Amino acid sequence: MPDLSIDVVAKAAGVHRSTVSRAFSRPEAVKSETREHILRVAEGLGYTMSPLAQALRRKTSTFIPLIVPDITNPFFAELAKTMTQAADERGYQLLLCVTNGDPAKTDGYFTAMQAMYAPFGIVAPSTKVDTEALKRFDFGHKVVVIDRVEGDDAVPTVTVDSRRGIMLALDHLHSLGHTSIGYVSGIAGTHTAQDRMDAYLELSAESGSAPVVLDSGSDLDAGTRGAEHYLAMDNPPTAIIAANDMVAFAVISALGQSGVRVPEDVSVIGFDGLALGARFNPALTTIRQPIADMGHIAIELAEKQNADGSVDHIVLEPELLVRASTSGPRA
Amino acid sequence: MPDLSIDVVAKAAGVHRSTVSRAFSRPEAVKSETREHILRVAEGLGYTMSPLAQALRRKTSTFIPLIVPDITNPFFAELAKTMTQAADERGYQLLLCVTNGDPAKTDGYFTAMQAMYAPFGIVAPSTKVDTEALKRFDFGHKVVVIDRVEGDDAVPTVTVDSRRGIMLALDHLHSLGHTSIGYVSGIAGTHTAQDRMDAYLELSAESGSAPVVLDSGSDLDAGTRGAEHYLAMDNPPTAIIAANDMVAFAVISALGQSGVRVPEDVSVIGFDGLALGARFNPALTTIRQPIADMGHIAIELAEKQNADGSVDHIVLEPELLVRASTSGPRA
DNA sequence: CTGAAAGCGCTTACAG
DNA sequence: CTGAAAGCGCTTACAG
Repeated sequence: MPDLSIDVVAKAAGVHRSTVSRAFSRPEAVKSETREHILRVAEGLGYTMSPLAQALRRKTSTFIPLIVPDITNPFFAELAKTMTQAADERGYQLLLCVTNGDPAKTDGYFTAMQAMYAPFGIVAPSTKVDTEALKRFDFGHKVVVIDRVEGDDAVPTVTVDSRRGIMLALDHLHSLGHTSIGYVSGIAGTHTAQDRMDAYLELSAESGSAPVVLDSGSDLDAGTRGAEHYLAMDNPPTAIIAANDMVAFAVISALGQSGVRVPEDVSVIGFDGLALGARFNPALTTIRQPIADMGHIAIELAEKQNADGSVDHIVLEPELLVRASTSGPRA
Repeated sequence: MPDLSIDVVAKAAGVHRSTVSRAFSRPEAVKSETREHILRVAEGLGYTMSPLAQALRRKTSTFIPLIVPDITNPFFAELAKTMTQAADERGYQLLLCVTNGDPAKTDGYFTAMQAMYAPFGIVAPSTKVDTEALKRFDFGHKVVVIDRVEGDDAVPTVTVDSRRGIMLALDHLHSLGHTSIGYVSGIAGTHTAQDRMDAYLELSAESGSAPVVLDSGSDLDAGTRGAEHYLAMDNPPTAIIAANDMVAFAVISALGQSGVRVPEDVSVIGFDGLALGARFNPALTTIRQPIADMGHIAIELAEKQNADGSVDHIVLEPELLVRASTSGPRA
């Protein structure tokens, strides 16, 4: 494909460069015969417009960054997958940016994306979002966050109702006959993680049962430590709520290593609804987040903000997904 | 950040635009005092060069596409993670492109990346690589493939020695005392998957034991079907090799659902060495692929090809990772 | 409805 | 070692 520029198409079609541009970008502004002729010629040549040149001239592009802490975490992978689709449908290209939890990288991505004239960005945080960092960029006001944000109503957000999710989990476990229910926290940096934990603490208190926090750590080893703590107890709970599915996997794995069986010996329920959960051993009961919806909504919110400046905060409903990892307590 | 271009830096530093350009891009071509002054001024202004404008002018960028079929598959997620790092270290930005198995999308990504002046691309295939498609693009000769490629030695490749991996698995199982070893195939479209299966068939024959292919499907349900097949057998094998870790998970999960325990009732070994395997229940014995090395090498091969036109085919050694899912056969 | 011109933010021969 | 000029591939007022 040698040097196929707008000018060679123009020459081939016998029109001016600007007419070719219009034929592609503002079709209604050019006589339909002219347009069709141009398009045909372009097609024949195999010509497509350079997104680079377009972005440079227009000062806006269709690149939209999705900033995630760790693509290896299936929650973010699933989010990335659905968002790729959502973006495609709307003519954007999603640029996956992985921070590995390094805030400096987030900053780097922001400036890079500003330089790429990204119309907006999506951030799925691993730590509480630094609203100051957001403000340091023009870009900061064109970001939507997949988490709750504190102290800055200017940024649109999508989340799932954490309290409601924990309530669903607790109700499910109660209805099975459990009265002593432990909790292992998840990646604890986010508001979401904190909300889940707070909900557990409050709702336990309300139901009159003492909360048993098996681990409140913020890393992926929380599950392993939670299991150790469980194993060391004289009177362990008969069920465990894990703050997210990955933690639930780790809990079950560590428990299994010590011969504790799920759900026979202890019930475990996760939070996320990862596809992987269906293929875990045992298949994981969990609180499902509508990940696909979150992805679509995030993009809609960004477009809406771009269009009319409105800032929405959407809270989605979670859903109980009963599989094999929960059952009644041992007699 | 209002309109921070090379010209405003030039003005502020009292030099010509071209000198600023050199200060950044060919530092040795400008007097060190001048350079330092310019850099200081730029820094003060918070200026960085526009990658868009650079790419447009230079006709080469630092965007490098990584084309994967499904980011939700942890193998590709782990690959993406290590490649993001490898790319960063060398000053590239990785652009994650997800095809969802749609070859049309691959084509689309190729043309997009050509338009972005990507210096090269990496493709991690889900199906046998279409060498014709590669040739349709200039770009096709600047691609490195993470799989074996047939009938086109012109494209650099990195793979792991499939036969050696299967041999490792078989030896491990034999040494544990297993003589009847089944096989469940993986995502069967790739050469890699086919090589693993072929190796199993051949090596089984060589060792004098009849191969037992529990499923040869090409989708994620192969594991589930393999388990069903196992359950229906009068004389099932005492160990199962799964073509990849995800399939192994599914096998174990489905088996568990029917009360068959791993490794007590049957041993299961995977292939990939996913981080997730360590947290499965039970922790998965597997053949580890050096995923991080594959990522780094892929980029090196691409750079090498760009530099001197050389085309290498690297084959890496897999490694046995013994965890909890294998043990001696039931007495 | 179409053309001619200026310019987005850079780089790179070419002079000096 | 530095500057002036041309140009990468587009878009967008401005005329006509």
